[in-house]
Amino acid sequence: MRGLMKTKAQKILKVVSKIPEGKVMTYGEVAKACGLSCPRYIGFVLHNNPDPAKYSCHRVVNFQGKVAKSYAFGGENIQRQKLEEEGIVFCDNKIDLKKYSFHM
DNA sequence: CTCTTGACCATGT
DNA sequence: AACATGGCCAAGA
Repeated sequence: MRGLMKTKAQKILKVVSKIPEGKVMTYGEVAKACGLSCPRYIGFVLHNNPDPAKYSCHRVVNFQGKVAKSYAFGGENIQRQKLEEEGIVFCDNKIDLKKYSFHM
């Protein structure tokens, strides 16, 4: 039964990889986009991310507009730097979700 | 503002 | 093999 239905983890990764540059998505948005109801799972999947360079896990922020506390692929400072290079401006260690929020 | 609940899977015991 | 618990969180009470 698993053959026709990709795992939820794959779905999450797919959604995350579709976030355009200069935009971010919150964990809750990603979860709902995948039909999930467990935002915690997003973090779990991204932490088990097979290829962070492929999936834009750094474009996923928490609902406060801040980057994750524990960015496992180099440190949260790296995540922030990547976002800034995509044109996202940080203000007081936060980003303007109104400006950068992306939803499907 | 704090505490609890929610729902999913990988990992550890 | 089975059970318990944690994890880049969010929303509700």
